[in-house]
Amino acid sequence: MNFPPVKYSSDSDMNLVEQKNNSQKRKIIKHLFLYGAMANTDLGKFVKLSTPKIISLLNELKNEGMIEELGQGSSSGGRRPNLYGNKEDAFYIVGISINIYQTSVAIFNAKNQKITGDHILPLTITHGISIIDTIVQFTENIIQEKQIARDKIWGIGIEMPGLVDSETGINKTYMVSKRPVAEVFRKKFGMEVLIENDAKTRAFAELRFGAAQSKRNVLTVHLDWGIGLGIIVNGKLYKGRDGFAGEFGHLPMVDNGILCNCGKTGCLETIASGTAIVRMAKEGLKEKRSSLLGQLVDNDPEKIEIRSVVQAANMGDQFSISMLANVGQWLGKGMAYLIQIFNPESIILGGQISEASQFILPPIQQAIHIFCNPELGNEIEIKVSELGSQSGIQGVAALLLERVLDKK
Amino acid sequence: MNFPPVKYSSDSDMNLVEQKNNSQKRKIIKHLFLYGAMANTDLGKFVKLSTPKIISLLNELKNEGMIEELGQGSSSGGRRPNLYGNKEDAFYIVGISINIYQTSVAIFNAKNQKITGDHILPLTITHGISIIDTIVQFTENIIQEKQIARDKIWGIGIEMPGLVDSETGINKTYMVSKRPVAEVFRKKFGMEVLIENDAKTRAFAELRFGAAQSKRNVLTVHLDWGIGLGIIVNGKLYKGRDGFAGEFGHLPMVDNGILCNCGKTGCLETIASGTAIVRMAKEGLKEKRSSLLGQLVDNDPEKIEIRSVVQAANMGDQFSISMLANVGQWLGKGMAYLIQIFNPESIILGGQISEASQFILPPIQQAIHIFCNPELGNEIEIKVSELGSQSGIQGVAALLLERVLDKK
DNA sequence: AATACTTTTGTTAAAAAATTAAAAAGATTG
DNA sequence: CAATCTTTTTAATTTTTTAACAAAAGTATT
Repeated sequence: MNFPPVKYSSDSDMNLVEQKNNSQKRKIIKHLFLYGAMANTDLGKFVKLSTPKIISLLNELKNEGMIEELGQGSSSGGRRPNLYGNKEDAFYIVGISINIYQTSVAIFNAKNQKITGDHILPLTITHGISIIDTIVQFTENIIQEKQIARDKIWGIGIEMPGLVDSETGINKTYMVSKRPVAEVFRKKFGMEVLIENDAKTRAFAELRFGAAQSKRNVLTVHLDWGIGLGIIVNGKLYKGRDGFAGEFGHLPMVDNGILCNCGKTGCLETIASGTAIVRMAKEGLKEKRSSLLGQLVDNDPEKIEIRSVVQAANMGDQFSISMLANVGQWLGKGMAYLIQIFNPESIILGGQISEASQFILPPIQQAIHIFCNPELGNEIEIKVSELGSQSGIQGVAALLLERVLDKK
Repeated sequence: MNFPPVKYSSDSDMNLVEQKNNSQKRKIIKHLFLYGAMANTDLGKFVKLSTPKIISLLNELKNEGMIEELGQGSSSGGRRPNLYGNKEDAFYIVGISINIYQTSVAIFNAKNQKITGDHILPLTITHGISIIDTIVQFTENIIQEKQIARDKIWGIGIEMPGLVDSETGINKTYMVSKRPVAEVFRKKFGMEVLIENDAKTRAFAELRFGAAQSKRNVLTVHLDWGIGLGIIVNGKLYKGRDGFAGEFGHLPMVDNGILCNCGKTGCLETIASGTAIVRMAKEGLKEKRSSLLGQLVDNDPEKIEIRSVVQAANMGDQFSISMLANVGQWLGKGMAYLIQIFNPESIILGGQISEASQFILPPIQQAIHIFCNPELGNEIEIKVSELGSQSGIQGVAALLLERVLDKK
């Protein structure tokens, strides 16, 4: 089954001129999606073509209903340029974020505007694919609600945790089934589907819309229940041979450490992840080492979540603060490894734990000074993401669109 | 001072047609340099142009003395194609390899043939630039000997150990001076000069001429006096923000370990490099723990070199073998880190210690199984480079040529 | 082994497309 | 309001592609 909505394909049975035209049109659409309305001169800077040629391409796109003129831009003393932008309803893409305990869905139009809110479905991820139907139904309802023609949806991007191979559409950790999970989704939706690991989609969101926009070599660390690493090298998202690159959370950090659910012991995730923090907090509460944290959860250790610890720390709880400081030290040592290997421009922190940045950033910085060559470690910028917790949806949607537009 | 030999530049004051033509010509030259003689059809596969256009470009290049026709290629049932290749004397590039204890020089012609042997100059690298004049003189002699017109030399590539920033031309570790060392060389030679870190040039050699040729994500580990890492991601050499990426040898591996000359303690290099092996061998010899190794160096610990230990191990010396096995274990643990971070297709080992592969590969494999997620570690290919010890010269020369041809 | 057929490459001229350069149209500035 | 600046339009020119054909070489058939 082949899904039709991909316009402007460049198959080898086309002639050269058509191929080039279509490839240029795809570039223009992608550019307008990412960076908004633009003048023909600005477009010429990245598609090396003469003004008449670009104008003729823009006119074709206009007649095909893809783009529209949007009045005139400003000028520094000359005729004002016509601005061109994608037409809102030229196409739509759907983003789905499957997390450990909830799934979110949002729809974007051709101007990269979120035309729905973030629809949130409480749902615990499973090892098998039993939750797929729920997710599909939930998503279909949103599509119907917005009355979007199905052939205008160019595809659905889905981010999820685990070892995800987006080429084969297989997740080795969650939602495992006989057929690749992306293919199962594809059949059920009857549309193009892309799955990708959540740390990578968030890195991509930083690259296209966040703090990594104008940078070429950036690492993003996703500090949530697990620890994920997104790698941006030479201005591109790096995925590795199978798409499994970035297993930062499973670097062996402690000899004779705690058993990790990956099967090894002493992984960074066993001492510095959200899961580890909650585990340590529970132990601490049982030993009555914190009163404030106890109050927040009615003295029931089972009610402790990541945000409880962050909250307690913000309220001054010494136990929570020292726990976060300890986590920061380990993260900092791990990041010293990454800095010496990648020599990145900056590291961007995201995820629930990054919200406790005031408690973890100082020990991170300290550990970097201790373990990292000063030539690499001294000038590195370490900051918290400004994109918020739903950046993954935006990232995976954009990733899907680029894949649709890039496959010649 | 601007050096003229770069033909086919594409400055923005040229018109579009000229710019595109020159860019295509550069692509053709680069392709013929790397992959040898070729038919016009094959060239068409990577410069998307029609046959008449490619033929007209090839004819222009022929008239300009850059390329020549080289008879006909084979056919699978049709007219035989004309083959085109770079003219041997179209241009030359010089490769220089500055190592810890010796410097080598070789010259390549436009067909990427080494037209000189490897001229070797025994010379210990210094912290300052006092050795530059010796190297320049040595190189100039070779150029004169071969009677190559200076304007036919498109540039000189120099590989060296240390923290090298090839953009600014500065080495932070060796050959430090007020002016960037590349600029000093450039002034003395009066030619384009590129400096690059040796682990990176060897990685590039693997990418263009060795085991990484058809791969996209490969790591190369250079095991010599130090431990260097070359990173190839998405089919390109990765260098990081300042060109310092790949400081694998200085990952902190041991708590309370030996002091490293980088200022930190417990670096991988303090326990698994050539320097570490020689240090341990000296200690062992003083404690009379090896007879065979003693024989090889007349029982003088100061005479021990990396190759002595490798040789002794090959002769069955238990002490040397167990030392190499121990080194392998640590390297394996370090490589487990790399595999989980990069998920590479393969890891290629080079340098003097890789010649003891039969003793270090098994413990490396074992450590990977212990410390690495099986999804990433089980299928990885770990092999020894087949390019030999002088691959760095070839690599840095090719790197220089590509830089000369790529800068628009 | 001679011949016809197929396949691939190279050439050519007509057709199409893209660029250049000049002119026109707007907009800003002093 | 003239001078300047920038974008858009237009037309002429140049470039490139297309497509048809010729050439050369291998393959199959008789």
